Amino acid sequence: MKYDHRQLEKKWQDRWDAEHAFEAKNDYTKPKYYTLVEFPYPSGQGLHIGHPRPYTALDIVSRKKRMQGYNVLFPMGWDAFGLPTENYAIKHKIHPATVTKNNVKRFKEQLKSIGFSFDWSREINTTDPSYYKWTQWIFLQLYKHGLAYKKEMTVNFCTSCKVVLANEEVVNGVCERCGSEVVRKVKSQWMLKITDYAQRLIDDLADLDFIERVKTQEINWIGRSEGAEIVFSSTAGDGIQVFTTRADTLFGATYLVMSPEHKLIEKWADCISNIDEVREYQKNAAKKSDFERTELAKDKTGVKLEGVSAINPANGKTIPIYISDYVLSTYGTGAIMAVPAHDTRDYEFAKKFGLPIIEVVAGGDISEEAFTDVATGTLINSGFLNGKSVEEAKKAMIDWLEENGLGNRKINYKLRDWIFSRQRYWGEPVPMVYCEKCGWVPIPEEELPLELPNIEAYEPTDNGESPLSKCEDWVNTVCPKCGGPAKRETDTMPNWAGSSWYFLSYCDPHNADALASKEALDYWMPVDWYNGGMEHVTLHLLYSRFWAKFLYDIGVLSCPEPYLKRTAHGMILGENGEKMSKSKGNVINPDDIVAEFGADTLRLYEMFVGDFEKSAPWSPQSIRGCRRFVERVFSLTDIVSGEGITPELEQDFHRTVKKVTSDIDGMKFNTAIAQLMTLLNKIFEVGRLTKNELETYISLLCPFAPHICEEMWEQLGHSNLLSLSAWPSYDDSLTISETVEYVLQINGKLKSKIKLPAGTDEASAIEAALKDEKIADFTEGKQIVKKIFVPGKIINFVVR
RNA sequence: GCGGGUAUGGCGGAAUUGGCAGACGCGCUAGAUUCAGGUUCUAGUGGGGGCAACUUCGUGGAGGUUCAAGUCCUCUUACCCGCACCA
Repeated sequence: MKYDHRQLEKKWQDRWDAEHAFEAKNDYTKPKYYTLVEFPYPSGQGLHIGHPRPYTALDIVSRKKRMQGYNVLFPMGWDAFGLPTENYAIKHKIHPATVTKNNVKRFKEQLKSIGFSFDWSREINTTDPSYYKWTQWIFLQLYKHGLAYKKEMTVNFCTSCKVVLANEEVVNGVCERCGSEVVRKVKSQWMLKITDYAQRLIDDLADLDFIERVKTQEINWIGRSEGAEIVFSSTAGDGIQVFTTRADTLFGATYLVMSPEHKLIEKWADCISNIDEVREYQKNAAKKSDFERTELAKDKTGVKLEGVSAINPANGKTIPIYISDYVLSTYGTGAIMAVPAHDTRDYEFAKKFGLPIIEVVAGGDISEEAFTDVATGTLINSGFLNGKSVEEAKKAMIDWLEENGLGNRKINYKLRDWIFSRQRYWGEPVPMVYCEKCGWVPIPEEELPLELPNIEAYEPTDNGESPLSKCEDWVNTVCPKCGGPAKRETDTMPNWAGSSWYFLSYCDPHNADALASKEALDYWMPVDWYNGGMEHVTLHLLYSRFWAKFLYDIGVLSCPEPYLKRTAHGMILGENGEKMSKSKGNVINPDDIVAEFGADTLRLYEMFVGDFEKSAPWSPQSIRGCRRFVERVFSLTDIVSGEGITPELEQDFHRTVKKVTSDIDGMKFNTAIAQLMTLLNKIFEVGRLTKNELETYISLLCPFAPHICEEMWEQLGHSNLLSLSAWPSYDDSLTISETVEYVLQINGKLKSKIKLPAGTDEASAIEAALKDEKIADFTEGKQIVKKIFVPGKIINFVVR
């Protein structure tokens, strides 16, 4: 029979739709399995060839779990708010909502053409008011619990997108999206207090089944560090608080450095004799972006505060105070104690400004460089700390500081609060109004959703305000609290908002009274397996864990973590091994591949190409091999004969069922396919197989290449769907051979092989091995020093 | 600089976790089928040596542990990813 993938794949996709085959049942008595893939941003380019890789992988997992009897939730939706859509809309004068609708339509067709078993009845769209109603509702809860606040701050502003960016969205000093210059601007922003959750976001990783690199990246991003805050008194009166992780080196602190933005400087203006020079430095520092301050200005600069000095609390010595932009105002206390002998940055600064370098930890050569090794050093020149190790000295010093009221233990995090405002149109409106009398007032929950007004001009304004600010009808409102005139917040939420809780919406997507019913959430959550890209680990993954924890705290969710298991896929690279991009001309369109080879072949290829977690180059040659495999499978029907089992194949079948089953669970899709190919080769070698065996074979292959398997299932006389039939089982005892081939070695080198019955004991195995001709040749006249017997594997003779 | 990762034939990649290196696929070679191209089928395919049975070398590099190392230990090189003056 001819294999016509176009006709065949369409037929089964329609059939699955018509029968609602993959809709998750709200039958809360069945065992559930929730598989989740990151929902795409429906861009104008359409589906990328990389999208199907993770989707196919979790489709395989979902299909197998379904066949194993689980109630599977494998949903899909659209993360549709965002800048590219807005920019496209501005350029082509089409409303973003229309652009989104068109893009979604195309994406959906593309996804359907690949045969994913998504539950389309639960499709969601973050730009749908019935969806973002709950995004806004969560924001209001955060506000009511003191976790959303407004703050004047210097922010990163993209000169091209005309929008404030989160720190995470600035890459190498330029806008992550458009690559334009990023400058610093002072703006009043909504902030979310993710820092309150920093410790829990670290601690709770411990029990989760996340791949290790995801855990370490999150932990590093949160950046916990333990140390102490120490107060240095000053000649200006105010104490200067510094944060340090090396309290043990306090005796070696020979100066202080404050960030240029430090608040005490203005307060001390009268005492500082070179205040003009200081202000000049501050001005220059303010002009620099974070990028310039870090990347481009490695060379240390600074100004000494003349007329003010500090006292080292450990030894009472008077030490100078500097300002320098190598000290960040946003971390710790914005001031440091400088210990040039044991910190490379302080060392560099001290060398440049001719400041004293006092060694307090012996073990290095401080005439050459700072000695920073904490494992081997011993304290010297440090009074009561002398002779102690670094760890002992840290503890002793902090104890002493605490006893004398000079300092205390302190834990700092690199994680900053989440800047939640965007001055753009195509996002969720922030449901807050500003009243001159009452300040910021949340809009009543029953007024949600606060819909995005349908305006004509969504171009960004030149002054950095949101396009919504021009929409006066919408902006001017009444205060929900006092009824007086008030103005709506015109900033919208960042595109990370909608994706921070979408996995909850899938549990019960059509609920008008709650973001999802409690029963649905209790049943489906947490997500059992979530796969996504490594690029989302420090943003989306962290943000959504934060929101889930908050919702857990206020009783909406019953689980403190949203995802039990997190894995990450590798990219599909261009043929030349480089990242696919239009400019490099190495982009592959999935539509073309589906048209030429079929969805089954594309799915198999993307799974077979290599380790799922590693990136792999696209190969137009290799995909032919997968197509050949599909065609060979299809021709199996021609050699079906009889019932029961084919003895030559029995063991191979049991082994294959075992391996494919465990490989899917272990994300080793490539070796599962290899195993199915090996079995196929064996079947053709034998030349026949029974109907039952063919049914087993296509059941195993069904998650990978569902269309062709459904077709063959039908040809074998079944009227039901293979996708909803039972997963094959195997008998472990039948995967083990009756005879075992032993490798015979002399001095660790392969010399011969013999077959022995399984379970042969050591003595008889060695006896049999010694009778082997080649072994006899090699051992003749020599002394056997040692005999090594590894059951079922190897017999090795060490001879002299 | 810190953190994480990778390195195996011409190519993509396997290797039950210390036990036959190169499964499976691509490509290539030869033959068959075909008017021909493609397809399909059969055989072969890590390097060196040998007509051959066989032999020797071989998992980025250098050492080491072991009867046995792609796998463990020490050092080292290259590349990729993340963070980056975080005190």
